[in-house]
Amino acid sequence: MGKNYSTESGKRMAPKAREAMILHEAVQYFAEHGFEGSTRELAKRIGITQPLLYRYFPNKESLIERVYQEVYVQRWSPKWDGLISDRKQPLKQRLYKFYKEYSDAVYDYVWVRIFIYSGLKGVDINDRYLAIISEKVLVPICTELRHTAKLPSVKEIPISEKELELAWGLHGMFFYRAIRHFVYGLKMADDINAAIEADIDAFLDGAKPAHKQILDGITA
Amino acid sequence: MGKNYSTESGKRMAPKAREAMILHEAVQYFAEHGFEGSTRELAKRIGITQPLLYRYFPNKESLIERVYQEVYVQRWSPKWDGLISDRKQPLKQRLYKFYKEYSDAVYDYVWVRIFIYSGLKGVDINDRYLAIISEKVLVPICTELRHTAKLPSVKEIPISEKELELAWGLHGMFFYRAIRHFVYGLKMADDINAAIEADIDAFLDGAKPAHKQILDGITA
DNA sequence: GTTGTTATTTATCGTTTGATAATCTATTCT
DNA sequence: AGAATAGATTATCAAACGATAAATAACAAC
Repeated sequence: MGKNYSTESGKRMAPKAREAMILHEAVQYFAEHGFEGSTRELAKRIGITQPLLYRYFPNKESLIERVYQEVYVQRWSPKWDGLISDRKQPLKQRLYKFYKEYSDAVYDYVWVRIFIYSGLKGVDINDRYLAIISEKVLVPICTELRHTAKLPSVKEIPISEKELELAWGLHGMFFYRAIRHFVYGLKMADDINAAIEADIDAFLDGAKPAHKQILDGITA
Repeated sequence: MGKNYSTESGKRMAPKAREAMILHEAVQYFAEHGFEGSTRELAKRIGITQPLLYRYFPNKESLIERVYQEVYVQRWSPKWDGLISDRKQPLKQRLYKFYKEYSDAVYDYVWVRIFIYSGLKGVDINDRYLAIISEKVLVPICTELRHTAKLPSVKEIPISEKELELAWGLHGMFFYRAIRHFVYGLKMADDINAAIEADIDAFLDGAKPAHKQILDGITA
């Protein structure tokens, strides 16, 4: 009794702990080097021999599959679900809150790079993720913009492509900041929260006229 | 006399033509598969044998280097240089014109993907390119925003990090559209020019209050 | 302390990779 | 037509790759 397995890299470890260790390092490694990185270099980084990987994962592809799950799972937190649509407080405050909390999960080296690597590779998991963004962020934003501006509801007039494009604009400001930093190595803004608020301020002020113009184009 | 080299893939070709052909296909191929793509598959795509590549390029790395040059060179057109700063017409019109012309060069499968692949890889050419963006786009935008809003000039008060961040926001709206399309395969807006104008409209309307707030924060 | 179990390593396989050498063949020049 | 030049292919190398099998060694149970 009394398993006292160390977590040192070389030593013998409990299977669960070892698997977790491999997975954790694989996430980091593939985020750095992409999925073409070799299993040998990964093993070296973990501090084990390369064949040991194959005791815990049947092949490289399934390890990568697990990396996807590890990185994508709960990248969207359910607690954000109704946040943008909750009209108890002004839209600006809701967007502040959402994007600040979202940035905690998404302004992350591993996430940004693996999300992009998998996009370039054409992995289908991205479709699902982007569908979530559309459904839980962009559509609510468009819906609330209509409401705030006292324009026809989305039930009366469905959200147009141009309105969605407008919302993608805010999301682009937000996410491109992460790309600049984690892909191109540019310095991240000193005060991230202030930068996010500035994004939202600019977006909300700018969206009003733009939004009106878009809907005029539709109803005309 | 009378060289009549065909451009068919299998046949014998003039060195210059063959080199151009290889380079052109290499650009497409690496844009699709990344720089880890194999030389054999590339050769197959061109319709030649793999060793022939090494008659025209000493090794894979130098071929990739040429691909960079091919893709990056004149991606920035000198005719855009003074465009944003030319106060003969309203700023909005200048930004329309610049970003529309810029989109012709940059909303491009090859550019977007190779730009991102090279970013992930950490190639230094990106630093140079992003420095151009900063110098020729972001700084002029910040400068003109000051002028339009009748705020202190950039000579009196240097451009702050927050102002640059604001301008990056517009650029992010613009470029993230390309990423959505060429990396994640989402549909591009039907009317691209209209979408770009909407970006700029929203930005300029939104920038005024945001900009003022930023400068208040500095001068206070 | 001995034995059984299994985490880990060593050794190795077959394939793919970038790259080179030798051979072939299309074109040009005399 | 025949020789010379050079574009292109065939054959092949050494290293790196993903993956497997056999041997080792650490731990638990008795």
